[in-house]
Amino acid sequence: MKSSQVTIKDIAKALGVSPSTVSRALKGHPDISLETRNMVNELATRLKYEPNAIALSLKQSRSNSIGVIIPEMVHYFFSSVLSGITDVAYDAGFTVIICQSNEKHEREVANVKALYSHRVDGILISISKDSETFDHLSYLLENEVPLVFFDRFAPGIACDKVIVDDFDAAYKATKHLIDLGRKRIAHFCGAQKLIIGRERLEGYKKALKSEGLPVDESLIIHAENFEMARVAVEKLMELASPPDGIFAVNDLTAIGAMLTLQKRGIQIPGQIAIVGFSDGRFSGIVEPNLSSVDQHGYEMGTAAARLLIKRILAKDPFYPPETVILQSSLIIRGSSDPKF
Amino acid sequence: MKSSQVTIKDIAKALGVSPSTVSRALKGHPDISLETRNMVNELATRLKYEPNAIALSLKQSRSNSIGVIIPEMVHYFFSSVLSGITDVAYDAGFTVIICQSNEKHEREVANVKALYSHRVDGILISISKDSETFDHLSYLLENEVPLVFFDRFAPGIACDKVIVDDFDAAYKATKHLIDLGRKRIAHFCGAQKLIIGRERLEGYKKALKSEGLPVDESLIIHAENFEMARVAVEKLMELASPPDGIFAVNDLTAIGAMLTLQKRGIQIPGQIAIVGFSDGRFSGIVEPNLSSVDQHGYEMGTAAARLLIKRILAKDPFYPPETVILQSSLIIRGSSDPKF
DNA sequence: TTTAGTTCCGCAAACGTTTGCGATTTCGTT
DNA sequence: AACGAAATCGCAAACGTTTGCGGAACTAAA
Repeated sequence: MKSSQVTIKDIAKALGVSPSTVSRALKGHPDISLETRNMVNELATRLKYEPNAIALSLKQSRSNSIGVIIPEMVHYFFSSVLSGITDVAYDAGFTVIICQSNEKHEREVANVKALYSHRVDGILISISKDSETFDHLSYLLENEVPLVFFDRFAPGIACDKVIVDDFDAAYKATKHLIDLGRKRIAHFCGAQKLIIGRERLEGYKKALKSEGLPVDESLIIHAENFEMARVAVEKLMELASPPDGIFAVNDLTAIGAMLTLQKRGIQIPGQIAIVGFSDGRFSGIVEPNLSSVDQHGYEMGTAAARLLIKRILAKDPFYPPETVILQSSLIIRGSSDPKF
Repeated sequence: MKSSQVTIKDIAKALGVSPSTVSRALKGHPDISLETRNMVNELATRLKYEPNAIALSLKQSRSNSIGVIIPEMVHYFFSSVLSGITDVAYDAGFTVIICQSNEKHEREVANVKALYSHRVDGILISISKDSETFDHLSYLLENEVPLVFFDRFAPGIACDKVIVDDFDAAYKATKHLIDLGRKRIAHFCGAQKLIIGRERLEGYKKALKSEGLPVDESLIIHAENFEMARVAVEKLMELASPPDGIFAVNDLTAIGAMLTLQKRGIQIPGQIAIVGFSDGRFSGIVEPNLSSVDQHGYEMGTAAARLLIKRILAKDPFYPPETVILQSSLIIRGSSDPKF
């Protein structure tokens, strides 16, 4: 970094006016004569003057930047969210400081400290998996820095959040299978200590019940990745009456199931229909294409950023917390419906 | 943001000492007596004092933050790079400001301005596809802000860069197929206006030539996505003597080819062996698993960040630009070698 | 010619921190 | 008792901006 970047003082000195005049001229303050205003502007562009955002931040106690804490960016969903966040932040003139907690609570705490130190105007966070205490977040609230959760939120912390309705999404997926005439629908579920795991399971059950189908516990198997899916499929196919439909907690699991079934010579969707839950862009690379729930990560990012910026810009930022629930949409493809 | 966050002055006032003393006490300066040092530290933790990084930045003309400009984060490769960057930045005590150019030159320029305004200590950039003028980058160099390119770089701008040896990677992939005894190897190539497209094609040709195989233009087809792969396969299979191996410019293309071939009943790798070029984590979800080139995105991120931080921290930061060329590695799986 | 009103600009303080230098106190030596 | 050194600490300036207030110069009305 060059020791002397061009500053307002430099311009002032060169023109024989005061820094205040330059500052005002630069932002078109009416107190400054057209003549000097032009002088200043011309020299500023000639010198390629760029305002020092740091000094500005210090002066106004507003940094025009927001912080984001994300568990891992190397996931299609999270990177979509990030993309949405940066896009609306950019449009609103905010810069984005991004931290990665790598799913570690300790690092999440450090991230919060760093962002607070940089006096960001607000923070967007999706909490890490192993976070169980939330003092670092209450600290933020006590110090009145606006906080917005996206996707994963901390219980007991009252602030804005945007989440997806996992329950409803699971319901819709299961209902879709039922509408296709399937009677014995299995669910490959996720870890039950996570909210999303529980919600999706409940949505599945709700659909069965409301359509008058029995909930058969032998059709509910914990399987949340490619390998577990293989095992689960083997187990299912040994049943006296195997399933005619599978709703999997994520796409990778669904694809694992699909490939294993196909290897056994089972027709999809003819004998077994399959619906996944979107983690990314996998759906198009299997045959038949995978029906799946689209979680709208990008929209989650834009919604969260908008919530945050709205509160930052509010004259009175202490209105009650808002929650926006994103509706995920079921994308029907060939793995469940032969028409596609 | 609370109007009054606790500051060094507050502590000073409360303790009846000067701000200078508090500042020195906080960082263990020997001029301060143990007694006051303890007093200060105790009160600081009790008040949960956090230093104001903004004020610090202004004072020392160093922000301890670095900027990143990336075309699109929603790609496995780029998000891996980002992940590598943030990890080493975190360890070095730097915060990371991330901007997304969305492949638009105009936005890239705006990003550079914003980062410069925030007086980041250095910038990491992978230029957008439609960037053809680079004044914004020379501007940075003129103002002595350290710049490091990763993956995509601007010709004529002399600064550090880390790139992957696409030529060598393509060579290795093709050579692998030849070593397996394949004689007619097709290449599904990318757009030739991009450097990576050309490099990979050349690497392919080089391998053929050095092994004494002819370069058959009818085996080189422009196909860089799932759909184009299907078409390309049809075309290839109508040839008098169809290929016995395919090297594809990316994984999605390779998988597209694979599925189309399998639908035709062709054995993989028995009749046709396939190697892709890694975009992500697709390799494990096809059967047989896809051989592919791993581009080490995370390592690219760490390397680039290290290069930048090294220059930022250097007493004399004007040593000649360095280029690190990352070796990508060929991961052999079942789609090319039946032993896997 | 005085008065009042405009127009244009500069002074100075402030944001929170660091740091060279000088001032004051304390102590140990003679 | 007196002196020098060591131990502690405060003053003030500085980083680059913004902004309320006041001041000077000028114009126009009486």
